[in-house]
Amino acid sequence: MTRQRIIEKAAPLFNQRGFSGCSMQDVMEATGLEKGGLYRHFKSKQELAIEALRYALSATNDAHFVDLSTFSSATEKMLYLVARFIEVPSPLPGGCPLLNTAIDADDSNPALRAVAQQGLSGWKLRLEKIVQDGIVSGEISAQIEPRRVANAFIATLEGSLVVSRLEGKRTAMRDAQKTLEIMIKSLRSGG
Amino acid sequence: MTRQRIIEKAAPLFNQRGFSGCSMQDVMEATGLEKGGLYRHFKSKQELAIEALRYALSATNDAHFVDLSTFSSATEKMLYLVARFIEVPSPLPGGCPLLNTAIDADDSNPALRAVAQQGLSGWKLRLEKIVQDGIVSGEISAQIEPRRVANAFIATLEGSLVVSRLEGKRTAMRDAQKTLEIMIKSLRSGG
Amino acid sequence: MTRQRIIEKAAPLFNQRGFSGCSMQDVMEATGLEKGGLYRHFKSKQELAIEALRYALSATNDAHFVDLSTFSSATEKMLYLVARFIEVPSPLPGGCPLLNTAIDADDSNPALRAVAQQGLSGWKLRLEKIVQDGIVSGEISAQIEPRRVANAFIATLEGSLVVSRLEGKRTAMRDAQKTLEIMIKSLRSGG
Amino acid sequence: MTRQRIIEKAAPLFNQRGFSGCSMQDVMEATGLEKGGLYRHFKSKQELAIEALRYALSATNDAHFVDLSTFSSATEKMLYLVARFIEVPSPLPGGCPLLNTAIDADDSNPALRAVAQQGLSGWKLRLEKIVQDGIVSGEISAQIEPRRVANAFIATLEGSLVVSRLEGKRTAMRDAQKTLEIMIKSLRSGG
DNA sequence: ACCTACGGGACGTCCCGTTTAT
DNA sequence: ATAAACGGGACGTCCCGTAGGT
Repeated sequence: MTRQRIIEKAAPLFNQRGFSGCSMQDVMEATGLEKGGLYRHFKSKQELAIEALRYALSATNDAHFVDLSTFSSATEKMLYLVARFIEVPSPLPGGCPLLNTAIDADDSNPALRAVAQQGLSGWKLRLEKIVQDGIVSGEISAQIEPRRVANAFIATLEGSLVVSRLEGKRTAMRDAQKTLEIMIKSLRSGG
Repeated sequence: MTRQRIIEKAAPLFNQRGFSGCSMQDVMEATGLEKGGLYRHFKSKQELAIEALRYALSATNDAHFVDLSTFSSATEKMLYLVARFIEVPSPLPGGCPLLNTAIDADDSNPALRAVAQQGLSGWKLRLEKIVQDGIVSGEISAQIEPRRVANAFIATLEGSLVVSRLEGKRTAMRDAQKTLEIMIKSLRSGG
Repeated sequence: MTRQRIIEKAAPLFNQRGFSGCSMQDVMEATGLEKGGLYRHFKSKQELAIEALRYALSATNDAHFVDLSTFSSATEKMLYLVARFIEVPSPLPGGCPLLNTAIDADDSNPALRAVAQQGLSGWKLRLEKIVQDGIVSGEISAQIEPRRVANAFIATLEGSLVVSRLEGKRTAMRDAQKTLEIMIKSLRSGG
Repeated sequence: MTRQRIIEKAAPLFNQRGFSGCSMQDVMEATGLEKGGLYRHFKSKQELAIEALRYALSATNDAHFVDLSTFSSATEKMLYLVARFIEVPSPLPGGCPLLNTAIDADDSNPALRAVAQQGLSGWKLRLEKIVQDGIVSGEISAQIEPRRVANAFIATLEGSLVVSRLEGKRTAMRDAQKTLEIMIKSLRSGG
């Protein structure tokens, strides 16, 4: 279907250049369609951008959250998630769409923001669930607050992306990985 | 001097809306000057944006790095820095200019990027120095790599900004603070 | 059509303020369009000014040259033309566009000048024709040179406009009318 | 005196290009002075333009109104004035300053307008005086209104300037001359 | 689905009249 | 009297997002 093809071509552009930095002209060139062809499928640039973000979010989610059922331990799941996040390259150019949208659509464009919020919320809930399950199983100390761990986990990962991006090298990501590994291991009861 | 006045008025605008999201028309309205008055002082929008970023960077630096000489201990210095970063509100609207520029000027605008890189580099060097001094004084375990700590420190802080911004609440920042406090205390020799 | 609407709004402005005295900004305000909207229809201010002059010329022509076929006599036609010129107010603010352009676009702007020249030429030819017809019919003395009469006729009328404008009252126009009436009557064979 | 030199250089420029069409830059180049040098003598462009117009007016007056005392007859004086007006080239480039200012400073610039009004008024009064003297001496019919004659005289002359300027040839001026000659001769009592 | 027309508006250059410092 | 700085603002190009016609 053409609509889907447009979304797939537009997603990396919006992700790399931001909403106002990516023009419909850019999308035209990427898809080979004309203005009219685009507006046939999306009533506005905004609508296209939202669909593109949704697509980008689910694509990166698919890349990071693979089947974790092979791991029985909560901390092993978390260690695996960190490793994947750090090692698996972003499936779409421009890096984490959550991060990009958080900054790009700060005040303007609340619709885009809402989609990103939803994506973040989903990610966080999954993490909290893992920690919570670890507590229930006795693997993780009951003192630990799942929300705090999830927040710190995501913050460290996303922040390392920011630093790496600015520096143009992956050192900060590897340092974040190592730090998170220590943090995760320290969650273990009596750890 | 008019030039400085323009920079001070433009800095929050660029910080909030990004380079392409902030028009010279916006700056005109904020300063009360006309096109001619603006372009007399800056040869291009780019040049103004760079000066505005430099100003924003030094303003936030001033807000975060106050005199640390009252603290004799490295970890106490770090705890204080975290607290300030979390508690002191950004001196200019739009939040951390480092973060904003890292995302906004990702590929395009290498000149802006370079200024932000420099800012990040300065911040990191100061942190590494503190850790290094702690190692030398015996306060911090010699196993610790100053670079890794600095990277994780900054990543967690910046990442918590991203999450907080997207969520519209400060929970993630406070969680990051608590997590960093634990991390910092764990640096202590035999800690 | 937008193009025509722009011309009609711009014509009085250019006629009143002259080419360099009327800015595109003025036209923007008068039409409610923005730069882009204007320059879509006219490739330059010059082109718009020319169309506006053409429009102004034909509007004033329509006002002055009404159907003369009800008059069988040449001198009656001329008397009627004088009366209309003096009595009928200019259809567009700023007065006679021929006069305005002759002075405004003296050296600069030969393109505008050319349009005005053409307008003058048309006017003069019509007058010469009337005089010539009067000679052929025997109403007007064969000694009379149509060109001289036409020139004097137009000169007196336009000159009275200049004087009236400077004085801010219509006395000079009425005096010109009376003088031309005497002149016209004196053209009659044996008059 | 420098001031006078500036006026003499500026007068032809303002006369040719109009107030807004002649820039201080143009005056700088014509005088060889710098901006500051100009503003030392005139507090504004407006003030300079007024002085330049005054100078232009008196220069053209000098050229047209020479000593008429050698003529004893009113109509001969008038014929001589017409001849001079038509034949003597304008002492300053750009033609009749009265005409130029009447159109150029129509609504804007009332100060300039006032100076031109004064110039016109002086010219008209002199003509009316001549006609009036002719009536008193019995040369001119008592029926004649001096004001009407003066107005028609000036209108025809100025109007012929307009036509000539637009056409780029002097035919209209010569035709106006001939027509005025006939008109003047017809003023004679019993003429 | 293409193509063209539409109006919006940012950008940056240029030059203007004026002021100030020297 | 010079020279530089100042702020104002017109101009025209370019490209944007959108709407219709074909």
